[in-house]
Amino acid sequence: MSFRVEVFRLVARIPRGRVVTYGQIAALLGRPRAARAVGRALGRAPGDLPWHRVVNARGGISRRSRPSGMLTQRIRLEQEGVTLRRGRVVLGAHAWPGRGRLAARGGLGCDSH
DNA sequence: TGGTTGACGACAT
DNA sequence: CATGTCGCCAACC
Repeated sequence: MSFRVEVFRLVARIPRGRVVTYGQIAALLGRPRAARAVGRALGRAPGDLPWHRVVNARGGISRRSRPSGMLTQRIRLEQEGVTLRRGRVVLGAHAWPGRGRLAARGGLGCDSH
């Protein structure tokens, strides 16, 4: 199984309203330092893959050769109920797997400035 | 075989 | 916080 396909299979499992970082995907696949390769793979992802649920380590939407997709990604995320603060996904509230909703309630003081 | 290319990430400035 | 640098990696040529 090529690395690319493994990435596709994993991304396909990300629940609606949740996001995962390139680095997490790489780590989950047993290659903690292949985050960059993950991004490269997503650039060739099938149209039905929920690629918009993948963001960078800071919760931001990474730049790409064709900027068009960036807007699409932001819109799709918002439509799923993913909250963005100053252009970034609040990872503490939507990161997957684990502790998304819990943090979203404010229990972990993510946005309690 | 060896070099290039990105939807990355950790750090230093 | 906003850049710039550098290391890393799979896929392609």
